[in-house]
Amino acid sequence: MAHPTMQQVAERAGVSTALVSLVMRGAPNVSDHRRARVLKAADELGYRPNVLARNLASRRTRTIGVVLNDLHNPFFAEIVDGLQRAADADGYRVLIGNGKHSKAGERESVETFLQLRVDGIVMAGATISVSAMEEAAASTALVIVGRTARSTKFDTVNTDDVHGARLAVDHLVGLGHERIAHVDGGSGAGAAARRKGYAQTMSGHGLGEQAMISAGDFSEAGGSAAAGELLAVAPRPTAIFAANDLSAVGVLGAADHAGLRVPDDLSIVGYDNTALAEMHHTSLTTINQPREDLGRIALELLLQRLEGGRTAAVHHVVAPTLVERTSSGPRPPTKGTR
Amino acid sequence: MAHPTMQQVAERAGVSTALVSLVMRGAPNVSDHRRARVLKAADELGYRPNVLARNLASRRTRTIGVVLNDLHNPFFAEIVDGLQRAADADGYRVLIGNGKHSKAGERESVETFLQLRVDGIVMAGATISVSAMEEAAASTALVIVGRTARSTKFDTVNTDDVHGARLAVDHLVGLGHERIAHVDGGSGAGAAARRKGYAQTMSGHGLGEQAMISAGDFSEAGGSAAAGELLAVAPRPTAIFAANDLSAVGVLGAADHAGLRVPDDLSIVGYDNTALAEMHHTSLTTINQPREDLGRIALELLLQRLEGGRTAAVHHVVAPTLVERTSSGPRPPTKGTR
DNA sequence: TCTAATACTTGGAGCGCTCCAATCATGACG
DNA sequence: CGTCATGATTGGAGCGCTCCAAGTATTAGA
Repeated sequence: MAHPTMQQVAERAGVSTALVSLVMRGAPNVSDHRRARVLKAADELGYRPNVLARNLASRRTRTIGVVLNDLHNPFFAEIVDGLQRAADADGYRVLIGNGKHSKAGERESVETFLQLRVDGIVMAGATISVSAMEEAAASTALVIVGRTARSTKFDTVNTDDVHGARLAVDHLVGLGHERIAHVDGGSGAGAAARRKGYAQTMSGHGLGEQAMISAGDFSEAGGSAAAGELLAVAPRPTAIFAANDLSAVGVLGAADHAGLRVPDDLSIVGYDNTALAEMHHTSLTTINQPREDLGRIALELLLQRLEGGRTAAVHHVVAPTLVERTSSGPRPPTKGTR
Repeated sequence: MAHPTMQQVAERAGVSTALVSLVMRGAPNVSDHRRARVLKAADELGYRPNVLARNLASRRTRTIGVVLNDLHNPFFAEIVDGLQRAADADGYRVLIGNGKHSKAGERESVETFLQLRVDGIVMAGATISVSAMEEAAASTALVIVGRTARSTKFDTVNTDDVHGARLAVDHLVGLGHERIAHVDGGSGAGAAARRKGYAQTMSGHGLGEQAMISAGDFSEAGGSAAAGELLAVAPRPTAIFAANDLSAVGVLGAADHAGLRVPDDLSIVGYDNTALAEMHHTSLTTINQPREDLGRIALELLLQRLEGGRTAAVHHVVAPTLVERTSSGPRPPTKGTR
């Protein structure tokens, strides 16, 4: 009942364990004749290589650990999709660690992977400190996705969030809006850059005085509450740019609650282009981050370190795009104040 | 730069590797004096136990592999939450495998875990065949969550979907609805039971003739399309029970499209009580599955096998509950046909 | 002071596999 | 037919850790 070992396969096939090892690894210099015999013996025994032993002996695991800050966020799932596709193609296996939406959880996950001696680690939406990242980077190749963090120890892949926010604001301004408010993402990853892009672009359009930021936290409830405040101001904004889709849906909810029609009375733009934005019922204009590309690029960077011998840090930035749906439209005709 | 080994720690602390091993495992019979020295040496060296070697030598990994059918579905994330909490408490580490929404992906993930010699595997939303499950169960402890599959080889944890569907229909009937249609989940996990519960309950209320099932696939697009058909029928249903929240949101979209108000013109009930249902903007009446409990119970069952020595299969069923929100309401006054 | 019992420590044989150096087979070639 | 080059196999020394069996302090009791 215990797992059969290579030794047993070797005996049954009447060859050495070394040969079995070669066959299991698909080495080229094995005669077809022997290969077939070994494979047959392995199959009959139900042999399954012991990765632990293999990794220990070879000092490689061909495994990439991916730490997701939050398993609930489908945003990360798509990054994993791209990453995994690339990993599959290169013969690496991918294991996922749950950051449990907390710094401690992320750290634990990283530690687990480090102890497992994975070849490299990718962190998506990491919230741990840069110094903690550098510490991890001292022991493996590390790539951070979706969080800008300049360091010479590890690589990063990001979308240009300042630019993304600019796209959103430009879009709204193009529709005639002037009172454009922002529901921000607090201290979440990318929130600062989006806030900055918003503020800069507003100023750029001479709308600096109209700028209004209400504090959110990337959650639906946060978006809803923030929008509630914003909509209570008179004159109220005609458009709200939310720091992510989830809070944008919160804004939608607040609009419903206030009896405002979208986009007739209020235009809303989200960020991330998640599945949420795509649904008919929400149909959110939003900023698309090429998530699968982010994942793919993250793996490429890792492989450059693992197999290409690169050691200098690379900080890759990808351009976001605007996806127009039905939550944004022309500014409503001014009436009342101003 | 290479990782320091136990050997080096031992030398530095002036003790044997065996003692270091004891300290690293937190064994009780070590003098405080030595323990401190070892810990100090380990710290200075930046020693990190090599889990591969440890697991190989101890023939235990204290690791549970969780295979998620679909990383995008937050439903599974909550199962993992419950499971992980329990695992943390018991000192097991949790690794997640991506089933990539395909049978092949699930099989690969299982194989990876098997090769890693994890102590047990939990599959959430598994779609592979029962025989494939049994094969895996021959090599480790296996628990299947969210999929009924009678077998003597492994355990399952489920909610009673027939009962859940009954709750949904009873709720709608209680509101006066008679023309209650169902958007089903095709061949997805639990879909058959929900369909059955729907049909049974309709008949039970003498509404067998009003029963109408339109084919969905647990996706938003599928729900939308199915609802489109349903709403084109005359007289159209006054309520739709969707097989999951995602398709319920699809139904919502279709209702928007048809200019129907929810719940005034059409009541909608979903299934799963996901975050989607909870959002203000959707506010879906739905059937709650106690997901975290499912995860916790799955781990408990696993531990019973791992540490309790249980070998007989257990099939655990949990009761779902109805969560009332604003997508369902009284039947609109009859007008026109019938 | 001596002995027995208890509390700590340690040597070293594996765990199952990889990988290098060495050996054996084969076939081409002069 | 001997010599080489090339390809196929194998023996065995680790990889870093755990886990006895066995040994050495220490302490309590006689």
